[in-house]
This record gives sequence, structure tokens and C-alpha cells, in this order.
Amino acid sequence: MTPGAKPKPRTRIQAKNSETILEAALEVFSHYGFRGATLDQIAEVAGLSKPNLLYYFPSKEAMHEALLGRLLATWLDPLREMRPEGDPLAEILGYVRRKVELSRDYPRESRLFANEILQGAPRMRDAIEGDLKQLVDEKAAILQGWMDQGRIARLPPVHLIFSIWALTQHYADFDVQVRAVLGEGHDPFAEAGDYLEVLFRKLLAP
Amino acid sequence: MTPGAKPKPRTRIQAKNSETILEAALEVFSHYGFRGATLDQIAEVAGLSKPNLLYYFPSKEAMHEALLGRLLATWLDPLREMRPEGDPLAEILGYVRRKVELSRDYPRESRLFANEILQGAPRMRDAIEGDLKQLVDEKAAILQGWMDQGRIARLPPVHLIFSIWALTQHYADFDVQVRAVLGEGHDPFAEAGDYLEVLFRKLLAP
DNA sequence: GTCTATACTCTGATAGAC
DNA sequence: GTCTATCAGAGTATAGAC
Repeated sequence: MTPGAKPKPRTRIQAKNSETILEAALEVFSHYGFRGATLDQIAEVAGLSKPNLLYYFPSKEAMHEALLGRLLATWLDPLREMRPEGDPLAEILGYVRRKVELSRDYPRESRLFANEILQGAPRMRDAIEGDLKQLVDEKAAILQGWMDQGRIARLPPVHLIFSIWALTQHYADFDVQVRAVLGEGHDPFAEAGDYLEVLFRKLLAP
Repeated sequence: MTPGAKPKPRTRIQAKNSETILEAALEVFSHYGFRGATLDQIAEVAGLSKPNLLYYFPSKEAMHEALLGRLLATWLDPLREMRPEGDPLAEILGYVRRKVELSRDYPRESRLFANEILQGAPRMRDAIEGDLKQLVDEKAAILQGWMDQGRIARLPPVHLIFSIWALTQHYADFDVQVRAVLGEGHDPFAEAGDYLEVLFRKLLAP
């Protein structure tokens, strides 16, 4: 990203307000989707006037882009941390755990991402076909290596990664459904953490 | 649902046009979400004029409700078919297979559902807390029975059902991402079918 | 830097001719 | 039953005062 392309992070007040706006925008976009969100809602949540929002960001679109831009990096970091030198099972379980924590601590980001993909990724296509694919290919090769060494069960590596995404993100993206079905007295993310560790231990046993 | 509550399914022309409209509405709603979709788009896809749409349905909201109404039934049928008398593994694998087929053959319905849940299920809350939860409780009890008999591995039954949902629907809802990451020369749903059978066989082995 | 007022566009819905 | 024309409201964005 070219320097200066960002909104107006010059002074401290500006940086702080930009942050407030993005925080509010995340809240609203993740709940209602890009088109469903309105500047009025975002302004309300941010505690600022609507024109003031547009002083910091040139358009609604720009707010959305700013959010997506920082999102992908956060989203891929847990996968980046998976190292070929480590113990295969520990590395994979570590990745699963980090993804569960991400879903628990950043459910709005997860839903923002889901919304974007669901709609055909109109604003993320390049990133998905570029950075994301490249990282997955790289990590799939590591998994394949472990499988060839007989250290974990032989499974299609990319689909294994899809499984981790699907299972962990489900608890954030379908939170409403998960809670409704589980009923009272449950901690979905704690249970998910335990359950998914068991699941992947069994699945990956050679 | 009370009879007569439906739009205007009296004559054959009306039934046909209602169907055309719902088909177009599904296409547009599943892609852009409720608020992102416009009547102009739906009219365009349906090949009808905008006022004509509103002759068959009193409002945009009514179209969406009609779609959601028929959706839940379709969505839950595969789970309903899971019988306690059958062989546990075969019953569960059959359910997984039916869900994969549903994702493959009705991806738009899957995305419509995902969109609705993602946004907090504003128009489906009752159905989820009612019919859906009841069905899941019933089938979870069957799974629990099989586990108590030692016929499948002991796992939290409701989370096991979540896993089936998450893994199968991922291929429909995140289709764009799946195809981008897999690259050319793949048949995501065929691979998913094979992979998920292997996955659940391993997972459920006692 | 922030606000009030407002311009302008899009969208859902209606009126009324045919 | 279907269309053209149009309304009313919402929504993004800008102008300009302070």
C-alpha cells in the first residue's frame, strides 16, 4: 500500500478519530453488510456527526476498504506461524487454537470477512487469489511433507486447511444459531476449543 | 402458515410468475443480502417490470420472507432423515453426503441462509429457537444413544452436528475462496464429498 | 476540525392509463 | 395483468458557517 493512501493519520486527534470511526464501522458493517450499513448508523456508534466521518474518510467505500485491508493480515497471521520445524500435531493444534481464539476475540472481523466472501469477494478477489492462495500453497506443502513422512494421517492438505477455517469460523459467523441451539449455560468458544482439539487429534493420528 | 397468507397462487399464470419472481429474488438476495438487493435488480433478472413484481408480492420484505419460509424446511430435511434404527456410521455419513449434495445443488439457498444468520437472524430467530433447536435436540439424543452403546466415538453430539453443518456449508458459502485457493482443474464438491467421508469415518471410529 | 443545512441520487412503493 | 410516470423517503456526499 502506498504511503499517503491512508486517510489522515497525521496528528494524534486525527489518528484517534480515525480509529473511533473504523471501530464503529466494523461494528456496523459486520452486522449489516456493506450496503446494509448506513453512515447514520456508523456516525451514531462513533458518536460523531455524519459529515465529520466524511472528513476523515472520503467515502463509505473507503472505510470499508480500510477495514478489509487490515483484516486479511490479521486473518492469516495464525497460519503464518505454523512452522515446518515443529512437531506436526502440535503445530496444527496450535493453529486450530489460535483460530478459535481469533473467532472468540474478533467475531466481528470474522463476520466482515464472511460477508465479503459470501458476496463473491468483490473487494478482496485479488488478495484471495494472491497472498491467501500463496500462503495456503506454502503451508499445504508443509502438511504434505509431514504426511509423506508418516507423521500425520494422509489427507488432502488444502481441504484440511479448509476444515480448520470452516470449523473455527463457524462459531463466530453462526454465533446466533450456535447459541440458540446450545441453549443456556454454555460457553460456545470454550467447548469449541476442547472439541476441536479432540477432533483434530483423532483425524490426524497416522 | 395460514392458508391465503401466500401471495396470489390462484391461476396458473400467477403461480408461474410468482415462481419466476422468487427464483430471481433468490438469485439477487443470496448474492447481495436483503438490503443490498434492489427491486430493480430482481425485476431485471425476472424479466418483469418493477411494479409488476409488487403486484405479486406486497413488498420486498414479503419476497424475502417467502424465500426463507420454504428454505428452513429444505434445509432441515436431510437431518430429519437420520434414523435411530439404522447403522450409526451409515446414517451419519448419509447425512453428510446429503448435506454436501445440498451445498452443491443449492448454493444460493445456502448463502441466503448464511446471510440471514450472519446478520443475527432477524427474520428467522423464532424458527431457529423453535423447530431447528427441537430437531437438533432430538437427533443429538440419537447420537448420544449410539455413543452410549459404544457404536461410535464419544463426542459432544451437538458440536458434532455443528461440524457437519460447518464443513459442508463452507463449500457453498465460501465457494469463491475455495475455488481461488484450489486453483484450476478441481471439482470442489466432488473432492469435499470424498474428503468428508474419510474425515467422519476416522472421527467416529469408536 | 466540527457542525448545520442541503444537494442529488437511488430505491421502494403507488397511481392510473391501457 | 402489465406498463409508464411519479412520489416520498432514505442515503451518500458536499457547501459553507463557525
